[in-house]
Amino acid sequence: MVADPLSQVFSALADPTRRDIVARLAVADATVGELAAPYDVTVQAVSKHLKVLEDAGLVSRSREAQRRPVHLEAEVFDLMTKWIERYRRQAEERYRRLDDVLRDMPDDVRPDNPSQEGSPP
Amino acid sequence: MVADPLSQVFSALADPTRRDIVARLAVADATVGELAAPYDVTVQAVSKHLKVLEDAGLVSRSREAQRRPVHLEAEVFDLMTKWIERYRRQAEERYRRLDDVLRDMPDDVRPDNPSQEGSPP
DNA sequence: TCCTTTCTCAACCTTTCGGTTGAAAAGGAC
DNA sequence: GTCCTTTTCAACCGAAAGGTTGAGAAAGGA
Repeated sequence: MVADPLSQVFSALADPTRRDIVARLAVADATVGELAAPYDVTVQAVSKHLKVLEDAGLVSRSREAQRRPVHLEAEVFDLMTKWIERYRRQAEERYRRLDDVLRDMPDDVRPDNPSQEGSPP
Repeated sequence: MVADPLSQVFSALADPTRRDIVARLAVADATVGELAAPYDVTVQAVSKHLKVLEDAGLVSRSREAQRRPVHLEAEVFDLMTKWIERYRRQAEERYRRLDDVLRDMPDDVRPDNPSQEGSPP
């Protein structure tokens, strides 16, 4: 149960119900009961979902009499976006370099390009 | 096995081995054997991981004799970043509005603010 | 042709996940 | 105090995840 933070966040958001909970918490804080209402599952199941989100650092819970208002902690999103952007940029950089190489390459050594196959008549 | 695209991408990246595979594919395409080499698991296990990544649209596999070079498809990242940014922005917008309300509120109706408690002597 | 390499498929096993029910903890309200 | 509400904890269940081994498909080279 001591998974790395990135795995926790990704797997927390892999569940559609939990993503929906996050979406609703982006609009306003809510209690467990309020959050559970729209779904066709027990309050206990939603309480478990909230524990997963809390362990991932995506939400925090305070206290207000018996109620436990849930609050979205949006900062954790940065963890993911940083990871994603890093590899997206890296992959794009690769394409850029590949384009450069192909452009600078003399025709007689350039590998076949499907989009050029069937030379014009 | 017919999960929605967003769930598939998030859960594909919830596994550290699969994230590592994506990281390495951002540098260069690779065969299944090459990808499996650094890990302490069988090639079959890595082949399964690649199937998960492929089903999520994160990689594609071509053919080259017996080898099946794997290629990163970085466009799918946009799906996630769009989802994340939407709710991050929404949450930030909420804070902005809350700040406005508190600023425009007369002191005698403004709710207690912990950071203001213990009025200066 | 037979052999080797590379990879996937199939069956199985163990652990985790998302759900249930039932009981108990934590706070008001009366 | 006794209720009632809200939430969590504990035990259980079925399905899916991630791993294994063993067999088979696909392609090239001897």
